[in-house]
Amino acid sequence: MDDQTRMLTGLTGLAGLAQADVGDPDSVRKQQSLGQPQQDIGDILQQIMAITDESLDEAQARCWPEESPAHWGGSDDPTEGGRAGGGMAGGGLPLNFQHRKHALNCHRMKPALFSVLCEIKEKTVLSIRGVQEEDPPDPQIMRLDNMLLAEGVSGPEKGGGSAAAAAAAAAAGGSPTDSSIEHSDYRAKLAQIRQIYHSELEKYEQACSEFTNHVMNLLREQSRTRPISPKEIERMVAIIHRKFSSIQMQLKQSTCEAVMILRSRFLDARRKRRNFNKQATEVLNEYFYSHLSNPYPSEEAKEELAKKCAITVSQVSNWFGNKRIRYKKNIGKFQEEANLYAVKTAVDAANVSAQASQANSPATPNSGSPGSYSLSHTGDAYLSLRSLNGEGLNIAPSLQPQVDTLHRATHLTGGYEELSGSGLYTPHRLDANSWQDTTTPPPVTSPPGPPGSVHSDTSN
DNA sequence: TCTGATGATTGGGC
DNA sequence: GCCCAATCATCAGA
Repeated sequence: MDDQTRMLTGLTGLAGLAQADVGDPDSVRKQQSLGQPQQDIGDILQQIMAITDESLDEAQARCWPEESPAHWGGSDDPTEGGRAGGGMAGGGLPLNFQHRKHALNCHRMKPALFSVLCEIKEKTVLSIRGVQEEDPPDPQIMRLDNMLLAEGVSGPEKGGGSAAAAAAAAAAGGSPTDSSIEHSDYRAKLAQIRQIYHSELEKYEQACSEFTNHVMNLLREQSRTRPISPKEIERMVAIIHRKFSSIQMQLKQSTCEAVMILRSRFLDARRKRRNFNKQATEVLNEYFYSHLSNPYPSEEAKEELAKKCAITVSQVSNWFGNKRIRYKKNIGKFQEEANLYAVKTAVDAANVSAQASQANSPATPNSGSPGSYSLSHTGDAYLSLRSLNGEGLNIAPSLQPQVDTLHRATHLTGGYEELSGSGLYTPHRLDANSWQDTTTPPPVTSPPGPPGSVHSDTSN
């Protein structure tokens, strides 16, 4: 009530100022001629404050005494009407609420008072709110907007999406056909997300617009009976927009999440893992087992292997890395495989050698350009074969057991099954100082040639 | 569904 | 930058 009293005092003062401040003697005369303006203002304010203080029941009881439930019970307390009537200045106004309202609305002082009330309201409550509500632009929304723009979800359709799809395809490392399928798949899914995003955004905007209009109409309607300034309406609109923008942020957030999931699905190569085809694995294994003493292909060898296997150089590196570790971890398990590839390589080399002999042109293992390798012509197995064929090359002592094994396998037993069954091939005995021996530094740290050089095998 | 195989990734060492 | 070792995640066969 203190506030109300202050407002009342302020209002009367302001109202007085509003009229007297102009210093127009005519207006003062006008006021005087119109009766008692100050008293009028006071009366109106009194009415307003009385209305404000009343509870709904009181208002009903006072305005509709004959209809109020209390009076339905037969009460005819004269104070009811007397109280209401007592509040009426001049005593000439009807007791009926609508009449009072109408009288207030039609009062000649109403517009002036109304604007003053609006002004006070704005200066007190709204100014405080205004300070609190003026937030700086949310950096999170900016981030989300930027991301959606970069991903091609918001803004023009071309751009980030395709780039991301291309990146996904490149990362997948699959065949071109696979890549194009992934690409289109990614784009289709991104387009789907984009469509949902825009559809939802449109819905939100429409809802926001409808709700704003609705509230504005309500406020305009109410502004006839209570002080609502245009600024207040603007502020309310801003609040609504802020609320809706927070919903929009949620939409943007979930869209970003969807895009991230999509990206991770397409960009995460682990999810894209495909076993290499049989031929590629054979090529890699052939190289590995034929260079068992130093299975570290040079960059050039890796490139050639990658080309042969239709995979990337890094995939070749991965494969050799995995192979070395897994071989070393469980040599016994890989023994059969080692035997198989040793024999296979030996047979291949034998065929080449035979062809070379027939053509009266001796095979030259190192006839290739430096840095290149030939699966049949280089490596331990080749040396073994040369030995088996009695060509008497210099063989590293570490390879002798393998050579012997192959010799027996190809010339004495003539079959892989007996070879593997007898356990004659023991790659772990190839070299006491070889990479398999974890107690000694692997040859990669101290090879005869450059680390990983394919020729280190032949020279060894 | 389970399990072994396998390609890829990660973190540390050199 | 390469390698090793551990680990993850997926594939593929039983």
